[in-house]
Amino acid sequence: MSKVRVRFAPSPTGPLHIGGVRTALYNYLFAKQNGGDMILRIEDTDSTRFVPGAEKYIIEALTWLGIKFDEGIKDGAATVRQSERKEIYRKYVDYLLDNGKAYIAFDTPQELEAKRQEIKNFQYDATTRLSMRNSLTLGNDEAKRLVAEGTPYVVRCLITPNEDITLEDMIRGTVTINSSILDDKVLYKSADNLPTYHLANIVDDHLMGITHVIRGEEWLPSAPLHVLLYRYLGWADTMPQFAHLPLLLKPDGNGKLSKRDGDRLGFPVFPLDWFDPKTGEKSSGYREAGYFPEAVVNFLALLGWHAEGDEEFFTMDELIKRFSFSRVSKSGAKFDYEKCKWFNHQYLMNKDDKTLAELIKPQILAKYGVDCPMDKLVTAVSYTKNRCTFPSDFWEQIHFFFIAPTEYDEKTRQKRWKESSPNDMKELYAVLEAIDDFSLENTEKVVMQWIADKEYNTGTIMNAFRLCLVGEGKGPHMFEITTLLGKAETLQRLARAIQELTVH
RNA sequence: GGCGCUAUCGUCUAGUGGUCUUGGACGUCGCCCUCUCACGGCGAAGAUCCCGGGUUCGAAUCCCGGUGGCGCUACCA
Repeated sequence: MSKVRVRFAPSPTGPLHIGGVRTALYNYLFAKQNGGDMILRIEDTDSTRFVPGAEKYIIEALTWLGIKFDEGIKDGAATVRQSERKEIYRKYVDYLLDNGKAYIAFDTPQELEAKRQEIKNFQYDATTRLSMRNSLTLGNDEAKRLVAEGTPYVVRCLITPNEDITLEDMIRGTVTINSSILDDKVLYKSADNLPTYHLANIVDDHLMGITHVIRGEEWLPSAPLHVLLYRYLGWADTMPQFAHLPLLLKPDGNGKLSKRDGDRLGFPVFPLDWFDPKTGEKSSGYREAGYFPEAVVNFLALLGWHAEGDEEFFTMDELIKRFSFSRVSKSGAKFDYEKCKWFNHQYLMNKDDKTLAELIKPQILAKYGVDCPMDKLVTAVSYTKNRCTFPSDFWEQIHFFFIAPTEYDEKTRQKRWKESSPNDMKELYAVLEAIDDFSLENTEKVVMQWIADKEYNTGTIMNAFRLCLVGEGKGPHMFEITTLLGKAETLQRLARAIQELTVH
């Protein structure tokens, strides 16, 4: 068997959405599992929908996620764009025309629209093509004359009706569709001398030696047309295998997840932030929202695929080893944002403290103007990472390590600042002041002993103490806080709090 | 409307004829841990396996029909 070659073939009409990312991922997993190649091809055959920057975005997004291409990218730009291969397609259009597999049609969009209004379920096919303006009805000479005159035209595929076309899908098994439901698809348009998706796709897949076409389910209805084109072009024996992936659905209501969902649902549907040059609209991406690429890949892999067994955590390499089309589900999956967040939380907790500290240090400086000392930051991170989902959550959890509270949360105060608290804290102050070894273990031992000796309530003391040092009722264990703050800072905060909280 | 794909807890799913009065994960709720919030541990609720027929000794699993969902039905991909 020949070497596996797959392609990811997006059209640069905007940012790549998360469903497209999953298609790219599955292509990549399958290719790498089989020691094959992954190829990028830009399908920009619709000149009217081209969006500047989209190609660069797609490459950047997939690079961020760790989906690598073997062909089709050089110096961060795509090397295969269909818009640059016009002559190639023209050759095959002529071949189809010469062999009676296609014909030239002159019907204007307006005329077609009128037909659709006039006849319900109008379809340009064997039943109607002879009543339209095309080379079949006009004759080849007249058609040539019109073309020479510069009349706009399209080339349509001549579909033979009532033939059962069968294809083997790696996910769905045998799929049979009757050719009568296919219309005479437009293969080529003179307006921009570009083929449509259907033709360009088949020609390129053949020329590039693609062995497996892995794409979304929305292509299933036109797959028989593609099979037909392989036959018409004489390439039936090297036709790739197909796998039509289930679609990603909107988490609310109905329909497939679409680019237009943007931020409507309260979570990103794009891998990276996207600024639309036409509308000026900004859409948020997973990267900027603080997601780790490994978490996104892991989550996405599981949306429509399930490993043997109950494990859920997989690195890219593990996914490559374990991926299988036989374990891809057939029905669409609603996007579960809560679980996606959970994955990120898990990945964040598994990162080492130093890595996280280095990641957030510049963010904190830029956003809050606080230049945290690295050693202290690493410790603060280690104490708080289990309550963060995103790196941007950290500051909320650690700010009090670096900035003393200037005010005290009123709710916490009402709940935790008891009548005895001023005196308790004064006593605690004296206890702490007398400690020389301010290590976590020793401080805890001494303070707990004092609480036990005095028969105080631990919660009452510690919660009031927390209010004094943190300014609210949150944070890690108190002795983690005191140790990291140090004796001087701890005493200073305590003294100030006693004064502030008692005055009122 | 036509054609196709599809159908197990709210969500993602396991399940390929008996071991399933359906297993796991997210979410939800409760308990434990505990100085708060988390983390972690334990547990609960949550699925007429879409409905109806059939095949079979036996069906969530196979077949047929219905229904729902989704997709396609463009000179878009």
